Formats: sequence, C-alpha cells, structure tokens
Amino acid sequence: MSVTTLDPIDKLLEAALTGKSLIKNRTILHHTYVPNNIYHRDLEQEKVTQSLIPILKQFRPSNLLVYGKPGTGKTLVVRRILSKIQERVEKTNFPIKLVYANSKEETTLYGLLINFGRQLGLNEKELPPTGLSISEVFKRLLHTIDQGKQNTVFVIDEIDFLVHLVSKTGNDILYQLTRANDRLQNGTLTLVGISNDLTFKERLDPRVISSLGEEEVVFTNYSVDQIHKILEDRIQSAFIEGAVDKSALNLCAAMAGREHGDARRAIDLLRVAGEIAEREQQDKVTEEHIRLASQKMEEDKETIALQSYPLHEKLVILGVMKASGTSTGEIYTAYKDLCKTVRQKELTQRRVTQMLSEIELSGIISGRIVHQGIHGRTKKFKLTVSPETVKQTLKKDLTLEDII
DNA sequence: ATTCCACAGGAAACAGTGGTCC
DNA sequence: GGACCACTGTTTCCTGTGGAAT
Repeated sequence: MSVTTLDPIDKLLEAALTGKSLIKNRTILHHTYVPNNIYHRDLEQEKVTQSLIPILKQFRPSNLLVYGKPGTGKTLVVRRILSKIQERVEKTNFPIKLVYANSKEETTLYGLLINFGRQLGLNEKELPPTGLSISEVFKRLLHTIDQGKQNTVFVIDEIDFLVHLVSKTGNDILYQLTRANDRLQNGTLTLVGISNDLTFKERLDPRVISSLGEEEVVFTNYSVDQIHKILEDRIQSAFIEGAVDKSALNLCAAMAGREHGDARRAIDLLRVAGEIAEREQQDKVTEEHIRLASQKMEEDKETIALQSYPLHEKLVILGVMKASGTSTGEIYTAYKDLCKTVRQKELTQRRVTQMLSEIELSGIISGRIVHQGIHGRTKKFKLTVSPETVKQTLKKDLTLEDII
C-alpha cells in the first residue's frame, strides 16, 4: 500500500499519531501556567509580599492596589504570593481564605458578590442567585466571615470593570467592601484590587480611594529583551531541543514587545506557531510560522466576535457592509430594509447608533466623525474585516442565510 | 454674523424577566 | 400573593456640535 492513496484526513491523522512532535510539554505554553520564578518581577514581588505580610502575624494587612498593562504578570504574582502565604498559615488557628474573582467575567455586581459567596462555601439556599438586594447579599457574606472567624482576602481582578458596574447602578459597594472590617468582629477582610487601567482611580469616590489605595504597586511593561528571555525559557522546557528557530524567537519577542510588552500574547503566539509547524510536519518553527500564527489569531478573534453577536447587531453589520463608507443615516436605512426582508421588528435609530459604537469597540468596523457643514454632523463607518469573512461567518445564522 | 443640518450621545424612564421574602 | 429586588434591552427626550450656506 502506497502512502499516496491515503485520504487527506487519514494522512493528517496518520501524521498526528506517528509523526514527530515539536512540543513536549503543552502546559508550559499556556500563559496561565505559573513558572517557578516569575521573571523580572523581583521588585514588584517584594512590594506585594511586604504589604501582605501582616496576615502571617494575624493582622489585617492594608488593602492593596496593583496596576499594570495586560500581560505584565500582575495576576500571576499576586496569586503566587497569596498561595505561599496561605501555605504558611494553613495549620494555624487563623488560616486565610483566598477568594478570587475577575470582574470582567461577571456581567453584574450581584454576580460578583455571589461568586465570592460560593467560594466562601455558601450554597444556593443560603445565597440565592437572584431576588435579594445587594445589601442583603453583602450582609450575608460578612456574617459568614464573622461566624467562621475567617481571615479573608478578596482578590478582584480587573477592578476597573467593577467600578464601571458600580457607576451604572450607583451602589457604593466598593466603599462598603473597603470598610467591611468596621463591621466585622471576629474575621477580617482584605481587598486586593488588580487593574489594567492606571486612570480608573479618578472615577472613584474619594473615600474609597483613601482606603483602597493604602498600598499601591505598579507593574511596568516588559521590554523586548525581557520578553525574549521569558520566551527562551519556555521554549527550553516546552519544546524539544532546537525546535524553534532563533529568528522566529526574535520575531515573536519583537511582535509582542510592540504590543505594549504583553508577555501573555507572546506566549500564545509561540504556542500557535508551534502547533502550525507541527501540523505541517516541519522540523522547526520558523519566522513564517510566527507570521501565520499572528494572522490566524487575528482572524479567529474576528470570527468569534462576529458569531457571538445577537441578530440585530448582525443585521447592523450587514447594513454597514451594504452601505460601506457611509453615514449612520444610510446604514440605518439599509438596516431597516434588511429587517423587512427577514421580518424582524426594526429598532430605533438611537439604539442602532449605540450598537454601532459597541461594534466599533470590537474592531470589526471603524468609524470617524465627519462634519459636513450644513449637511450636519455624522459618523461614517466602514468594515475593517473583509466582506468575505463577514459573509462566511454570518451565513451560519439560519435567519440570515437567505439574504447573504 | 447667523442659521441650519443630521446626526452623536447622555440621561432617564420603561417593560419584561426571574427571582426572594414575609 | 403582593411588595420588592437586580438586571437587560430598549425607547423617549433632549442638548450639543462644526462648518457650509446665507
């Protein structure tokens, strides 16, 4: 039997089973993997440790605020240090309870508090997922901490999003959180906030700033050299020897370095490039693979974003495509026509304007404000992805099948 | 200098959902 | 079973805007 008679799929499967593998340990190629030493973060690690040390002596430490751009290792450092501290006090009379939540993953303030409650061991009966007032949920959380005499550390990742949520509902939950210790008799509560946005504090209530920002640590961006070193290390433990070209490594570090020193992206890029090279059954990961990986990651991001939009957002995107480079008014007319064809009740122009801004944020369309004198002010939008991608992706939606 | 266009985008109100609590 | 709560998605109303036209 000759190899050429194999079906392409069989060929791929065959290669996957018997072919050579460049990557020997995939875990290391995930940005969430915590290495034994976190590179170039000595100063920051020291600062964070120092401000959390009081827990070891059973004092309540100051609330801590950690800043830094994405992919600078903030979360890894905080989690690592806290878990080390936890190990130390595990067997004492005052063990600490670590509670972690990412505000970005919670759509509401309520959800975030419920998340905390679950981690503190409250079940659905004790803390129902809806129906309670926020102050009631908060009361129950504090009650649990007090009853269990727990030293609790709340780690709130992307706390700027929480501020955003709070500003929408007008609740002063952040203030209550920072001052929770005044209401606790037996337990303690320490707040560790992590934020990508250095300016978010400006939007806070001054009372919150004073208690939340008792201690601050800023994580600076990684330089290209530092990213280079990080990648080098991961390559050494994750790939088989000599599997990654030197020039590929350089390019990967340079590309990620340009993107505001984001180590997370650099590691992802490396992983995807490795997978592409493996699929092609190459001996080495080359510059070309890095470029392909970058392109693929970009495309994947687009299709995922497109797919996840609700129907009316999709119709608006199609409206932009049909009336490309034109004003909101024209896009709205195109959108209304599309609504008629798919027999959907059209939404107001105000709502469509709002949708356009939301879609613009994801980068699928780009808009620019144009002043046309007596013809008024408008915003002109155009697609930033290829119409082909839009068509291919939206075709999967049954309602839209016919109009594409 | 004044008018006027075609919206942008903020604020508030509202409807509807899915829940708790007493 | 009615009062109350959080939340989402939407509508309604409104003010503001920069430059061409007059």
